[in-house]
Amino acid sequence: MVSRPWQRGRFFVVARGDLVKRMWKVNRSMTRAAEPGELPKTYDPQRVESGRYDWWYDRGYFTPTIEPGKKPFVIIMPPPNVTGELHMGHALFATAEDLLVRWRRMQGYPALWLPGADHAGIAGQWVVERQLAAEGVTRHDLGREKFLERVWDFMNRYRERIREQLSILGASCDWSRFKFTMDPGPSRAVRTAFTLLYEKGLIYRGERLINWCPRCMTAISDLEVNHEEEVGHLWLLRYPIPSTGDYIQVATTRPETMLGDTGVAVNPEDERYTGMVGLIVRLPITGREVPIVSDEAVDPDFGSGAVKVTPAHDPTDFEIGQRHGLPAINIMNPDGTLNANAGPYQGQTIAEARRNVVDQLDREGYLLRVEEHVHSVGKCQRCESVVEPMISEQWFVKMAPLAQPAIDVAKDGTVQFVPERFKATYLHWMENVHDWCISRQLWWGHRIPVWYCRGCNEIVVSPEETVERCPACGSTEIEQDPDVLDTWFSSGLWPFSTLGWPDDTEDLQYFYPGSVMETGYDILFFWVARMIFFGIEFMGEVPFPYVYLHGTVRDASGQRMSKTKGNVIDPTKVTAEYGSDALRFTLITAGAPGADIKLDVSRVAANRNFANKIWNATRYVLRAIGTASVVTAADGSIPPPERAAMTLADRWIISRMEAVTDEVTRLLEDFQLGEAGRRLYSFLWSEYADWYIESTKVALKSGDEATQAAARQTLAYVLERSLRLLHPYMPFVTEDLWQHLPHAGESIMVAPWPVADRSLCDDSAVHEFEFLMEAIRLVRNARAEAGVEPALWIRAIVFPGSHRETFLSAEGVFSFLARVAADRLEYRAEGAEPPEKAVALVVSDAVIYLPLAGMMDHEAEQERLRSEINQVEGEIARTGALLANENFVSRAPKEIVNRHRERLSAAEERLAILQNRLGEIGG
RNA sequence: GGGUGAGUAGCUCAGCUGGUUAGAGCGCGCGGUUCACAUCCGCGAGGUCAGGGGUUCAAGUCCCUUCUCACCCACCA
Repeated sequence: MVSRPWQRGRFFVVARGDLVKRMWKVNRSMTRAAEPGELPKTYDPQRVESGRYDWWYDRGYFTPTIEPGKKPFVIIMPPPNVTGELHMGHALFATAEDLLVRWRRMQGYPALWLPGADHAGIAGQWVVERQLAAEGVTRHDLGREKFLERVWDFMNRYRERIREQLSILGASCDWSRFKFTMDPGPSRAVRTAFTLLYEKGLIYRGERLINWCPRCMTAISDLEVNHEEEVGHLWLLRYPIPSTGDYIQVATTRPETMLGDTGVAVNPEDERYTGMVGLIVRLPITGREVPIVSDEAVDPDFGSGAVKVTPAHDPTDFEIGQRHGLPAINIMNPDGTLNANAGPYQGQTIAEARRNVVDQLDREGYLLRVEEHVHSVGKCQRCESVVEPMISEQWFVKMAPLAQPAIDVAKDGTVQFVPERFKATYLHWMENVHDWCISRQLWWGHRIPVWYCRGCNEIVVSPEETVERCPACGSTEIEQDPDVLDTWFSSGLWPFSTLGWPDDTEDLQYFYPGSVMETGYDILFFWVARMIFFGIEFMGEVPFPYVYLHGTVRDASGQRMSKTKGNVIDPTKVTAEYGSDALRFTLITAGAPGADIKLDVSRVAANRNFANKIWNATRYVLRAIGTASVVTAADGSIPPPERAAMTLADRWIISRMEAVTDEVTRLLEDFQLGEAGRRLYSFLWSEYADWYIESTKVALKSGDEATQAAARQTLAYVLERSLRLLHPYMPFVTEDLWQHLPHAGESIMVAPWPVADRSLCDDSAVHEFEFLMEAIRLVRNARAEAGVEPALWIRAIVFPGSHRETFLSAEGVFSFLARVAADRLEYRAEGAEPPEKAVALVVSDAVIYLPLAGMMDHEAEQERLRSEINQVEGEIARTGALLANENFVSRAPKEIVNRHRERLSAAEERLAILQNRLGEIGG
């Protein structure tokens, strides 16, 4: 029994009740090997999909073989957070990446898709804290060690679920290389990276202004703050200047911070204040005396042109303070209440203090007025609490030296973005990036690898997991920094920490750098940017040449899915009803790269129908083959038939097949995943099923054995190739059907990707078959318009014009699809008398007369002809004008001009026929 | 304040390097128990491609501009 790690315990727990039953039932039926040729009547996605994943896994297809000298294809999976259920975002990335990896694997690349899971820092700690809250305890009640045990319990349960859920989607990733960010390997990578950066002076500890979340009680990076516009107030205060008895006006949106003011600043160019610079202001309430300074950062046009300076609680003020040597007075506790520096307001929350300070200022005559004011408020990305800027001692990554090479590689194309516009977004961010605050006052995460020695006050930075004694003085009085690192620090190392770095492993040598980084544009800065600069820094090489960015999955009306809105579409429910294949196909074809996807469940249903279409087409083909055999090539594939025996339809569909093969491959190479999928959809449904299969119903009944054999061979050839092209999109149904076809391969997953054979393309066959389709459409249309009984086989008189050969060779197909009785199809030579009471259909230079006397109205036919004449005349006018234009004829490419010339003469020919006909019937 | 994207049929969206008469799914109307498929088949209605200007022989596609919506970035006290 092969061990399938994600199945331990409750594989079926993820599914809803009804699905559970179905899966069990199906699981039993899967134990019976399917006989070739035996295909159930109806397509049942559950039946097709369950069991198949294990079947692939057990054969080891997900694990690539290292083949030195052969370039691998590598995608490192964006590790899902181990904090919850699979959602549509996961389904989208899993589908896109699986598609790429399956395609490249079929092309013969050793293909590695490395899965993982992320411990999710704050988010991870938060879910467990919420559980604890439900039990009425806090993490502090438990203590660090016990708390971390709880978190690990939770994480271990959920990392299993990630595997279960990805397996439902068919994700062909290599579980043998699965990594968790907190595993020993990646953890050592984190400590090593930290140490190397520290030794290089790129990590420093400093007292800086950071974003503080009073709810999470930790520092967070700029990126973790979301800004929201809010209508607030602007308070205009006046601060007295004792030496002159005058006042200076300042404006603020956060009056309570005046308790921490250490200066007032004005713009040096502002003439209103030139005399005041250097004077001392006595702050209300605290009575502290602070100077007026002049600083460029002040905008003279805002408010009064003078700013209160609170270096401890405002980024700009912090810088002003630095420049002028103003002290920073922190007035806040970690929980967001005010501390002793706030004097009488100690212990109050910010909101309380704000009310009370304003009251006091008003009472004492320092409040001039209050205005409404729209400004943006920073909120914690995680918990939506208002973030307080606060001075604090934290660890930072110095960005400038890391950013520069990361800018260069984007500019010179070493890293390319799909879609390209994200390059500008990336560059703009990278060029303006601030130093990155990486320490977090949390318990869950990678502990900062820094120890403080009590003995000699040395700071010890080490990649070792524990340091027991100070290397400088030997003291054992040594304590590790209590903080942990930003979860994105470990994420940034992911492209190589997953492959064994800092050790120089075989995996690292072979699989780094990766081929494509596929992820959401929402984490371009959080993650992609950091992988790029860390990759360059530690590996000396970018981690991937392409960044493919997908959008956000929204509901059908474009709303972001969220639990509170209740508009979440659960992928497990969708796959249970319509199958993973249908969901995958929908997600990929629903949009363009980088565009948000509005997921409409009716489209999933439509794509389930597509799977059903292929299912039934296969049933048809298998039946057509029956006991007769099709030719199989040495490599196991099904070759096309000998040219001589092919009908027009055979040559047409094979030509189309080769063209589609080229198009799909080209589009995939261009990351146009959706467009490639849509081409396959319309090829299979509209061309193969609607026209080619229908045409073979004639060929297979023909008396000619060679014709029949060619039809069977063509049916099988096109189907088998199409299934291979479609496999990366719909892996389950294509595998299931492929197993029923005659071939020598083990699995479609490892069958070679089709390469178009240009020698099989026959342009004239394509042209003539398209003529035939047009003729058939016209007849069908005329029948419908005239209300002819669908079951009635009618008569047709054909003046074939230049298409005599086509009619003769495809007469059966024409008759069958147009419902023209074979023995009532007559040909007339050019110049012969046309029938009088008949509908005349003109296609190219052929005319098809349908003597529908009794079923049609004479006047209606005249009317129809007139309207058609009208249309053709319009076309002649347009095309004629174009060709009369000297500029067009001389400047447009030759083939375009020729195409219009042909079009014009065709239209003229058609017009003549139509006019002639109208005359004949007395119009 | 800066930037990006979107605005195409009733709805949800395609349309990749500009080149005939702009497509799909769903929905809608008419007709169908054809031996692969009603999870289907045939036929049809429905669009001044947001408005305006420009480049070009040629624009849904490129440029400018206006409007509407969405998102991103930003030290607007």
